[in-house]
Amino acid sequence: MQQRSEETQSQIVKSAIKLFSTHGYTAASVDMICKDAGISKGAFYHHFGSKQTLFLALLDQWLTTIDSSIEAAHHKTVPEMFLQITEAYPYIIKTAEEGLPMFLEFWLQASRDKKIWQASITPYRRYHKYFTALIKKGVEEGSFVEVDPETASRLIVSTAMGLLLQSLLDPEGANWEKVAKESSDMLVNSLLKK
Amino acid sequence: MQQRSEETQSQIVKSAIKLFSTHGYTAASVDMICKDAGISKGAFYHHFGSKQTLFLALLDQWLTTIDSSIEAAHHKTVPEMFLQITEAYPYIIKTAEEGLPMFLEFWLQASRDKKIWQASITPYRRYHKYFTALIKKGVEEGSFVEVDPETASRLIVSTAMGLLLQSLLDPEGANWEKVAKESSDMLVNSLLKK
DNA sequence: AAAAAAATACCGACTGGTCGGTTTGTTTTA
DNA sequence: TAAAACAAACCGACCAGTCGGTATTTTTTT
Repeated sequence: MQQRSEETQSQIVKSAIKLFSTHGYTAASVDMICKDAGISKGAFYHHFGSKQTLFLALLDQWLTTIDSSIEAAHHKTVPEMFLQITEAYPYIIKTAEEGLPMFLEFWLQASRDKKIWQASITPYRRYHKYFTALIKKGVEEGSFVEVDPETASRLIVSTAMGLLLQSLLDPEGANWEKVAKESSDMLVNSLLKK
Repeated sequence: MQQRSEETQSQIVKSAIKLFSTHGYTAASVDMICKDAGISKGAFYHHFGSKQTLFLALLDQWLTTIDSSIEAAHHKTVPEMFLQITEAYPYIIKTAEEGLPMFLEFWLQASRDKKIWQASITPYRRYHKYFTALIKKGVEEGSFVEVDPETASRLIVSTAMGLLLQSLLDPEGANWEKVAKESSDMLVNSLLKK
């Protein structure tokens, strides 16, 4: 019983990720997901209370992987970490291409729902705090020029979000990987002490 | 005949803007818009071929106002223009708060439609070109340091989009007007020749 | 200028279909 | 054999768009 149940659940998740990212959150219907997963609607609602619940589970899973990758870089120096992020650009851009639209859509749709909003804003604020602390540490270490860590954090996150969004709007409009690298060079150059 | 017709049409547009920005593109139904405008569904479809057509008309109208405001600043020097943009932040943020979600939602929903994609990507590319030219002019004038105008343009637009998006996701999370001002100061400082 | 004709603007019930979710009944598993 | 897992028919709300017909305005005719 447990064996089959887990198999079904992971099939639902797998199909959901696939269909949410290709069709978007709204356009990917529960029926569609069930059909793709090769199960019935009854099975779906046996495992997940609602479509929203399923998405929240996906969100949670996604956040966990981010957390663990952050955890893994915990012992490095601040400039090293920034360098590592820079090197991860191709992967980040590819991941964003697939995932960002569905998260954006979900956020927009749920921005009027207090509970959902909370679920998405809490990790966002957590990452912002983490990033701010990182920059503060860099300033204290003496590797960064004296900036307001709060503002610098917003600025860096903004740049990342904006680049990702632009690459989404117009994938063929530029060599986004190159632009991302050069942009972060410009940013880091104005941040790093020489 | 013309008098009444124009009146009806502008009522539809007025209600559409109101409901699209408060409820979002999908959630604002045609019935809803008709009811708010005080007209029938028949009248709606007499004036607009579809819900999408109506939105495209709104988009067009919006772009026209942007174009004319750009036109108005055509004789100023480059640093003056950046300063002016900085001063317009409160207005920009407020406008984005109301309009950006509905445009984002529409774009996400329709991004797989060639025709719609074209209608949104063309003005985007136009503005990018304009902005790039502006920076290039600034560099040639000697007021900016030697940067690649293409990259700098992407960077600036990214920052703006990212800030707008963040302020949308978490309006209470920061004093966004202040963050926007300080961020652009940081950016312009690293761009301006001293 | 008044009547007739034509064109335009408008109404609202209706259609066909979608979607998230429920219910009822069956199979599988422990 | 009882509980968990699943299947499939079903429900009600909703929604974009249609259509036959009516009201209003403009144009043409007399």
